[in-house]
Amino acid sequence: MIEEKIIIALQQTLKELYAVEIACDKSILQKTRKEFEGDFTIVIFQYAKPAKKSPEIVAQEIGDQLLEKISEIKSYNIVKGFLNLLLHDHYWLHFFTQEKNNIHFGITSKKESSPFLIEFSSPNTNKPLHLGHIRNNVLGSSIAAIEEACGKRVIKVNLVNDRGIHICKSMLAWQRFGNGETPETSGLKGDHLVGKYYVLFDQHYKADIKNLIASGMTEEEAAKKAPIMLDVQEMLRKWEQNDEAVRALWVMMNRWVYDGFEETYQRMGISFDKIYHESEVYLFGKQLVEKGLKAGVFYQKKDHSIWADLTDEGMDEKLLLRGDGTSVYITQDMGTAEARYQEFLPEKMVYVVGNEQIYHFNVLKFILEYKLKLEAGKAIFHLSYGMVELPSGKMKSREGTVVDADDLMEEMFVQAKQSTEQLGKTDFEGEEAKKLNEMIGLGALKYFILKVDPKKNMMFNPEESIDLNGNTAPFIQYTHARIRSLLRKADAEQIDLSVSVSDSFIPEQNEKELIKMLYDYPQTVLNAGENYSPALIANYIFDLAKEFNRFYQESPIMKETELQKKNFRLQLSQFVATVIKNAMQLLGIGVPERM
RNA sequence: GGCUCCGUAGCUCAAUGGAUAGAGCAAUUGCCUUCUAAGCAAUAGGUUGAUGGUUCGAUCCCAUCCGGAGUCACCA
Repeated sequence: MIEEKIIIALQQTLKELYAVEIACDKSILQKTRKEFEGDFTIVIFQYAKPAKKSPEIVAQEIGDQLLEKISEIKSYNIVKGFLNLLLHDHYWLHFFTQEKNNIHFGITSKKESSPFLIEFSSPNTNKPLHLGHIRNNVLGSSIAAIEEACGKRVIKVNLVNDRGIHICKSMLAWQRFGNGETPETSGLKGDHLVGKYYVLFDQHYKADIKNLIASGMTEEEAAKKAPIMLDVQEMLRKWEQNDEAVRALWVMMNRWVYDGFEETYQRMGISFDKIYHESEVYLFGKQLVEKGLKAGVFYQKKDHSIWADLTDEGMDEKLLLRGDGTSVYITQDMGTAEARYQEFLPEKMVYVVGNEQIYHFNVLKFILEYKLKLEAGKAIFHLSYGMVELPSGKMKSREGTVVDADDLMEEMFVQAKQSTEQLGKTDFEGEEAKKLNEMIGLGALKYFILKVDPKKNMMFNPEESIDLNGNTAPFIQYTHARIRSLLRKADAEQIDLSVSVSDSFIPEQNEKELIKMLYDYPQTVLNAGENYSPALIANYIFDLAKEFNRFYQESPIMKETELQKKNFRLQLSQFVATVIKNAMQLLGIGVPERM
């Protein structure tokens, strides 16, 4: 790689000329900004002081040395303390010729042996998915694809939170107020039906509290003693004791939810290698807690509840098991982490979970790693992402202030459909039109989410529809479709795109710019992998598509009369299309042949 | 209140400590008899929340303040 070559030569030169030693850090060599002439830039200021010369003189001395040592460098120029290196055109052409037909360009073929576990989605089975879940799913799925492209042996895992007090709430409300309603009789999608009863429970719970307060109870007391809350706690105990009736109800209602989720996942294009159900693994967590209690790292209160004291580490006392022996959130997380570690012996276990749970994961990791001294604790990495906020604030399922996932996907489809029709693209019909609009609508939605840095909270305004113009998936999809259209025409003319351009060929500035951007793609994928950030790829593709569109506008391609130029431009377009397709695939977004 | 994260154009977002802080949307203006106008080009829009500090150089690192979010649950 030319970058390494330059860095090594720079190290040598600095040592020879000024006895300065520098680390081999990629950041010392950067891409030259577009407004200056050159390909790579070395910032000289930092070397001027030890060299005891002005930056300009140091830059010149280094430039002369590099020019001599590296044959690929054609010339250099100095602007203030910036040394800009310009490579020979044939260096870029050589790269182009080498890689242009590589349909896996940017995706490594070697695979690491140790598995890389990534858990995402992990829904509760008491309510349907909303926009926050979409961000989780789309991020998790994309990061999995990116890590795979970087050579990791990725295993995608989903842990369905199918047990716990929250499910019992839906169950109890249905039992009491449902009149035997089912997805079939109501026409509601299963997860939506169950979600309806979750909301209904909350309404009755609030009413109970209100009544108790009216009879003279404090709010805190009323929250604990509300009859419906006591009933649902009883139901959870029965569940853990394998009560037949409760279990039967639970199985039935979970089935409804799974069927509903399956539909949603399908539409989102999300899949998993392995699905765990909390109900199957939570008992293992209880064992770990018992073990820790025996070992003396946890302690028991007189109501029999079991705790971990983390106050020395700046955290709180943490409940691990309730007095009645039922498990809490962290109990099952401890169990699943350890079970999963034993099953796969992964180098890393990544959890894609919202940033509201940072504290929870700190506690979980600490307890496993330092209290129980388990390897699983070390492997845990909480990949926390920001919340999706509405103009009215946070989304809350119980209060109905959520953007429903199914509704939003359907809206995006309809919006794409309207847009397609408005633009007068009438040659699409039936299944093909449906497929295209789905690709555009869902693509726009996914891209809207993925182009934002995962760590940051993001804003979604339901009043304003998600754009289909500008920095969006349809813009990129359109660029791809335009290129494919060109290539169909070239094919019809029987133009052979496998021939290489001659050594004497001189690309124009905008063509060279495109080649350089294509050259950056593999490094972009690696960066995205290291930073767990699909946003880096999203922004890269946008820049590439934008640059191509400029080229498309400025330079004739099929109409170019000079044959070699025409052929080269077609090949360049083809290469761009390949990278767009590959990169969009890493985001889980399809690109059409025409649109 | 303790801890954590975030404040960049009217709005939504970019910018591994580097050159004149960039895109998109919205606004204004050009370009379809010309390879797909879901496009291209142009204009306008900024004291990067504030004040100090470190540095040759700070949107980025440190400190203090202001504003916002999250968390500190026998919810998950």
